[in-house]
Amino acid sequence: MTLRAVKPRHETQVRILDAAEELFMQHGFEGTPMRLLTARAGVNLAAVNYHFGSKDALIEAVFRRRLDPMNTARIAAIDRMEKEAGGQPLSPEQIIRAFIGPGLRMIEDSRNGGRNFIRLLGRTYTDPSREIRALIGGLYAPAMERFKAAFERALPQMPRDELVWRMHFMFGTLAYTLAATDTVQLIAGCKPEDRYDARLLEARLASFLVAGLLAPQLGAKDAKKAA
Amino acid sequence: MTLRAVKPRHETQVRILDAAEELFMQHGFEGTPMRLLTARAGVNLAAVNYHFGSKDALIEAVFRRRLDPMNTARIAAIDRMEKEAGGQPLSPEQIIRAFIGPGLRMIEDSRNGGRNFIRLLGRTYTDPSREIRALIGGLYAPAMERFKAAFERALPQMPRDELVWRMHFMFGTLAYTLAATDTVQLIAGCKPEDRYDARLLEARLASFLVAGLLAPQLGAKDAKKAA
DNA sequence: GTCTATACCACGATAGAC
DNA sequence: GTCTATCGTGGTATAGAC
Repeated sequence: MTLRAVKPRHETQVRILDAAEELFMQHGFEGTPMRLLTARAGVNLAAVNYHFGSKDALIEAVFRRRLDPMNTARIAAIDRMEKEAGGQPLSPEQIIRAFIGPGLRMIEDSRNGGRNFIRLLGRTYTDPSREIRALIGGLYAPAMERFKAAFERALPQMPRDELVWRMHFMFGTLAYTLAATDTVQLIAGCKPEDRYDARLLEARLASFLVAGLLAPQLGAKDAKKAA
Repeated sequence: MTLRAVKPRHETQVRILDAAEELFMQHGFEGTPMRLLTARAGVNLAAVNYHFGSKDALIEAVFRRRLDPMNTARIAAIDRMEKEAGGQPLSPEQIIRAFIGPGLRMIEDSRNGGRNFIRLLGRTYTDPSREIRALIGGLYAPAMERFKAAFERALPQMPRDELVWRMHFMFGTLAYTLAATDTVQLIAGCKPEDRYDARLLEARLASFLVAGLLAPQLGAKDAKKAA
């Protein structure tokens, strides 16, 4: 898998990316044959190889197209907030909202892949293929570093290990929430009605994550109200 | 995909299930060739079809072997705790621990597939295939209903919608935490050292989830200490 | 430079002979 | 329970039309 950015220039490339995004979500990467993909895109079988080089390179292009702008928006959001705060550290809730906002709002942005891409993304964090996980990790790395620094400034008293675990939990909650939008109904017989309202979901999720981030730390169990 | 339980009787079946569990985790379902699987198990290529009927039925057997006992243990744990409490509702932390305990402890139980199965399971909640998600959902249903009832008793004042969302978030955090054990290092450059210590992980996760479950509800943002 | 038709070769699952 | 043939399908490569 090459790490070269592919900026779609031609209609054909865009059509291939759109079809890939949808089919990868529905059937997975391995489960999506190039023949079906190209038929759906209305292009010739050989077009993928011509424009992207290989199936793996196409997968990468699919993620780059959405994820790079998304993480750029995240970093821009937190940069702006810090500037407005004038040197004061941000609150955990502000940081969390700067992170989850761009992802959740894309759910409603059907022009940019919308819920479809978001679900694909949420699932791919735990893809079986090491290469694909590495790809996603690499695409996230700059934003992750930026947010980790922000959390460290906001919570200077929290041990580094603890913070890493809690970021891990928070990221997992977000990832699953995105991936599972309208999929498994694991909680028997329950389909929350407002699951497509991005603003409500953002508020619910932020509340949950802020509480988790600030939860009492190990060894301080009795101080439940102190956090 | 049939919904018939397959209880392994023969050495051959066990060897196939063991190999499948490992390879499904490493390469995914679609990405695991039957040839490789049977070679790894030391059995003939046709043995899978003979013993299980198809690849899909094998997948189901792989999950049933571990998940049915696991959810039975969960229900037993909460039944026992409620009995001990003598009619009093359990605390949220007790319920959460009864749920996450059996899963996390399996990480260290290498005789029962251990971390390997747990990671496979965590990833499969968001599998592309609708049939597979339905399978997992069905296997979880009894335990889910049981725990939802316990939460409702513990938190009678919480609106039903709110509870469903928070169970969803909690389940997601658990699922991702399990699936991502030693996978993506999304939080750049950070590898918590104690990630294989199930007891520590359980304590950390429980603390995070309890806080999230009890987080201030929407519309009550100012009452942050009141939950 | 962009697109198409088609060929290639490897590999998958399965079925039937043993 | 095993071996092997078969047939469908996978991704990719190429040659040539526009």
